[in-house]
Amino acid sequence: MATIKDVARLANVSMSTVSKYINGQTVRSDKEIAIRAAIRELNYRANPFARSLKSQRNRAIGILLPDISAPFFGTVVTALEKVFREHGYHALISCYSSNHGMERDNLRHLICAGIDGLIYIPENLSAEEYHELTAGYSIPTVQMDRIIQGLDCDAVLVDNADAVYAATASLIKKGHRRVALISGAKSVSTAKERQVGYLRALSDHDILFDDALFICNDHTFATGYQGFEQLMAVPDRPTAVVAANYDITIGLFTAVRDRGLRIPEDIDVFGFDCTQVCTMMKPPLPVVSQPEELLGRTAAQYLLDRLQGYSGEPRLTRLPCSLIY
Amino acid sequence: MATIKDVARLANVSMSTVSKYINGQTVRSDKEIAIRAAIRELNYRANPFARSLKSQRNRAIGILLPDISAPFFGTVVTALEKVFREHGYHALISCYSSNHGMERDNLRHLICAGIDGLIYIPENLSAEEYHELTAGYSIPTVQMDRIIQGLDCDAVLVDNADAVYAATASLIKKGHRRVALISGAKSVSTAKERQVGYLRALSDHDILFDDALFICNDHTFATGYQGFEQLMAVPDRPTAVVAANYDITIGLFTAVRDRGLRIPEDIDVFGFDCTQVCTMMKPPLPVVSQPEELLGRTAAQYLLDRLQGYSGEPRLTRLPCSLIY
DNA sequence: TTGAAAGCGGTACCAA
DNA sequence: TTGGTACCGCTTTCAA
Repeated sequence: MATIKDVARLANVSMSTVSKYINGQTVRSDKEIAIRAAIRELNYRANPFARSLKSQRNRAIGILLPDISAPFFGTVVTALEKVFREHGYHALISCYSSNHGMERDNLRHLICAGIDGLIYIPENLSAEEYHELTAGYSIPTVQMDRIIQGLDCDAVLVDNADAVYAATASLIKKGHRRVALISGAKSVSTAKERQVGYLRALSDHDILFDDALFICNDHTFATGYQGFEQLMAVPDRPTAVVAANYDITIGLFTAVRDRGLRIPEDIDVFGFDCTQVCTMMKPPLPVVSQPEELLGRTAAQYLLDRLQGYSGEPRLTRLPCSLIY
Repeated sequence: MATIKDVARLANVSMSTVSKYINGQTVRSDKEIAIRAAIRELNYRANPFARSLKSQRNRAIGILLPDISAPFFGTVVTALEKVFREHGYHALISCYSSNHGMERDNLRHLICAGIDGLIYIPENLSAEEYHELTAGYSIPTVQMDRIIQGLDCDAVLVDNADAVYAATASLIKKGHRRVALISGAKSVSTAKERQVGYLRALSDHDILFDDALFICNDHTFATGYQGFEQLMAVPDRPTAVVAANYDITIGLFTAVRDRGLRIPEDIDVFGFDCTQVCTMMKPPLPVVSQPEELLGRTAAQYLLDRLQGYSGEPRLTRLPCSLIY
């Protein structure tokens, strides 16, 4: 592999001159031509390690997330990447599969890969662990979608409680008194917030909470499918069900139809996240739509601000969802 | 940020000794204690750039893929990461969103991030472009799921043609003569292979191909949903439909049910990829199940072989799918 | 504008 | 075992 020294020798100039040319400073035109020729001939590329060693930055952003295959995260990540690319950064995604050990390790590894900043969708790390791992590296971090208690950095969240409140309330207003919720595990803060929204809607409408109508498990098709079957086994069946994420929604309406029931005549359903799916169905399923794009763009902008030296107080932004009927 | 020099000074030993201790060589025990104390006190961490500059490796593997949110890729990536981690490597995922410009850029960026090897799920890059970008870096690469024509490196694929052949044939054997296919775009090689399997099954069973029953579009719910509606508008309707990926399958059976039709009585359906979904339905949908785990493990192993110096001929492996009835 | 030289933070060789 | 030192490849300062 050719080095800057080889280029300098071949072009008959000094290393410094080559370096300047590479980095966009002006160089006398005959030398520029010679350097360009030498670079071409040797197929020279700057060594990224050497460059980063000197500058201590890499123009890389880490994205640390729990689950690579949720469509929600896919959309968010695409939005993030777009903004970063426009500003000359590239994104390195690291997925910890909702596993605590991997969450630690992958954070460590991203740091070793030389990231300049971090977009972090946390799950199980404590603020202490985070600090221990990042201490000394001064890596600006923006938490996204979820937050770690006590971690004092920028965060961009979605208003999950309000969204599910509104979905539940809309079913109640249609006359339903037995409204169920099928949601993700309590350990994930977004799931918990959605549960809170559900409970508040019931209580605001003077409906007693029945825990047989309150199912929480993981964020999968199976949860939605089996959750519905479980609801059908309850003596006083629900007449409407709110789903709390993409896969649960699909599992739910599939189970409804497997039983030969019609939506909304036999059972009313409110979907979550899978807007394209729900709006295409006949009749369309009402659905909570999260602002994935805006979430990504906002978080990216917060991080870019920090990378450019902004040092104000940590910002916390909560974006509203929209309900699509 | 403390450097190795600071540690050496505080521990009253030389830099070399500290370096040796860090890298696992034996050091006299009193010095070891002093070094450990100094590291703790200064909260010292080796600078990844400096280390990589010397060794020219990073213990990082790049995974370059087109679509982060397909469940298929999610499972594959998880399997890859597991193997790499067991061997001391970590994975950096880069998603190019099926965009040619980004495919180039992200490959370049992964190289700049200092990857030692690459798992590559290609889409639109030519062998020339690949060589141009990687020339000089000697980054061992394993192509996965798809291949670039003329790119001579290890590859691990899935036998898509056989899988769809078998799915189509099974429907024909049940008596169907009008069997449709809804698949992804022709530009993606896996989609094309699936189309080939379909066409061959028809011809082997003396069924004339009817291009009204042959729909290809992108790999989305909408393709499955609208594709089915389009099929229902054909004068001589199909009696069975094969789907060619996850989202298409879900779109397809949702559309079937939106029309009030029953599976399999009114229309027969063969799913693809969404094994959990299909097997849970009542009655279960037959489905093509890809060997995601094995695909990931095999590709990872091929890459590790190369990183450990194996230099045999490029290997091409094609893994079979299984049909689940 | 140009070039010499001093680092950036480690690693590894070699002599002690 | 230990420590001095050259070196990895590039950037940047400073003097010419």
